[in-house]
Amino acid sequence: MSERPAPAVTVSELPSHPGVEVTVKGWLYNKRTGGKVRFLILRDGSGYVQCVLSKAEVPEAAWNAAAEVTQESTIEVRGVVRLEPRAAGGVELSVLDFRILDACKDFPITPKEHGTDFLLSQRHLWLRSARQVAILKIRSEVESAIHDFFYKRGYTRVDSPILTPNACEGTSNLFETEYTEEEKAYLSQSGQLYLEPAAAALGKVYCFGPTFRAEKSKTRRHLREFWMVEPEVAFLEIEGLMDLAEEFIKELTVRVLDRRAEDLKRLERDLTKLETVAQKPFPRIPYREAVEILQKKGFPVSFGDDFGGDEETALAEDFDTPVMVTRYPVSIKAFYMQPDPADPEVVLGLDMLAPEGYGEIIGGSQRIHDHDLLLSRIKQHNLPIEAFQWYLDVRKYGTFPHSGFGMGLERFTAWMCGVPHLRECIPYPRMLYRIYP
RNA sequence: UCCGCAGUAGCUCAAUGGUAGAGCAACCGGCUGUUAACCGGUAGGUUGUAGGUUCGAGUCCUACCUGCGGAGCCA
Repeated sequence: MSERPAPAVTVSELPSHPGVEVTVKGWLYNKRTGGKVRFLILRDGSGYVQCVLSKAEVPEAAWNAAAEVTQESTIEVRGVVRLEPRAAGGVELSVLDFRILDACKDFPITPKEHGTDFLLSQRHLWLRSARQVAILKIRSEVESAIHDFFYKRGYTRVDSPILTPNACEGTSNLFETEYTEEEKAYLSQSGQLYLEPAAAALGKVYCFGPTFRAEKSKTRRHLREFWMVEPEVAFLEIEGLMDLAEEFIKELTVRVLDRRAEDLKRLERDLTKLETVAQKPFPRIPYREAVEILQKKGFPVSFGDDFGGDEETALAEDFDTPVMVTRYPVSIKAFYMQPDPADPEVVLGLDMLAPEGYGEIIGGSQRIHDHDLLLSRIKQHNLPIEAFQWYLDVRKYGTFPHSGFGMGLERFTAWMCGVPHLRECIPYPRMLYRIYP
C-alpha cells in the first residue's frame, strides 16, 4: 500500500465521508472483473461496499491482485468515497490502491444455492453470509431490547443456575451430567423456580440465559439448547401478566423495526406485518372458547385436549397480531399454576401464539401461592417433596401472589426475521444428532 | 421413539435397467459500469456402506449408516 495516510473506517461509516480518502479492511464477498474495470465487493461485518478499480488509475500490482483475489480473502482497500446510485447501498469506493492481506483458497460456501445439511456442517463459515449476518444482528438487537425493557421498569436481573439437582417441572427429559462421584446434576430447562424466591427478595426480577431440553424433537420449532427470558413479578396477577406480555412483545417489535429495518429488508421481511403488531391490541381467548373455535374449524378437540402445531396455527390465522390463549385445563398444565377461583378446572395461565404460523412464543402463568395447595399438587404429580422444600418455603415465609412468563428468544427472532427454522436464529444451533461445529 | 422423503463432481442437481452429465466454485483466456455479471476453454467421479437379482445396476431388492420434513413434548 502507499505511504499516504488515509483514515481507517468501517463500511457503515462510509456514507458520512463523501469525497474523503479512506482505508477499509475486510473480506472479499464477491467480484466482477472486466478488461478495464474491476468490481470488488468488500464486507467487514458492518456492511458491504463495492470497490471500483479502473486500470488506468491503480498501480499495476493492485490491478493484478484484483484479478487474482478469491472469495473471502482478507483485503485492504484505499480509495475515495463516492455517492453512486449505480452501486447497491448508494456508496462506493473509487480505488486508489488495493492489496490482499491473506489469500483465501476454496471457500466452501459459494454465492449459489446450498443444502441445509452442508450449510449446518459449515456453520462457522455460513455465519459470514449476508442473510446470517442480518439474522444475528436482529437477534442481538432483541437481546438488548429485552434488557432495556426490564431495566427501564425497575427489574433486577437475577441469573438462575444452569446446573440443577433435579427436574424443575418433572416432565421433560433433562441433560444429565456428573456433579460429584456420588451425585448427578442436570442442565436447567427453566429458571422460573429459582426466580420465585428472588421475587420475594427483589420484587421484580428476570433471568435470561441458555436453556436445555433433551427431548428428541425434530421440528423447525425446536432446539436442544435455546435462550429464554423469564420475568417473575411479586403481586402481579394474571390480568397484569397478560398486559406485561403484550407490552413486552410490542416494545421489542418496535425496537427491531426502528433500528434493524435494513436487516429486515435484506431478509425480505414484510415490514407491514410487524408494524400492525405494534398498533393493535392482542386478542385474549379463553381456552374454552378456543376449543369452540377449533371445533367450528373441524378439529376433533374437546375440553382437556392440548393443542398441537396445527391447532395453534388455526387459532392464530384469524389474527394479524399475536393472540393469547388463556385459562387452560388444570390437567394439561404444570403443577405450579394457580387454579382460577371462578372456574377451578382451569389455571390462570397464558400461551401467546405468534401470527404467520410461528407458534408459541410465550408461556406463562400466575403461580400457586398457597402452601398447602402447592404441596398437594406436588404430591399429585408424584414429585419428590424433599427436592421442592425450598420452593415450598416461598409460600411458607410471607407468601404473595406472583406471576411470570418465559419467552423463547429464537422463536421471537425467527418471527421477526420471517425465517421458517429456528436453527438460523442462534449462532451455533444444537439439534438432535447435530452438535458440530 | 414413530411416520414419510432423500443420499451421484467441492456445492446444487440431471441421467427409460444399456458409454455418468450440466450449472456454480477452482484453473486458463476474453470483455470500459458490473449487480448471484457475462462469453470461450481446462480439470474434476469407488453414484452413502455391505450384500443380492441381472448378460448388464446410479436406476430393482434387503439390511445398515447419514441427513431432511413431520408427530409427540415444549419456548
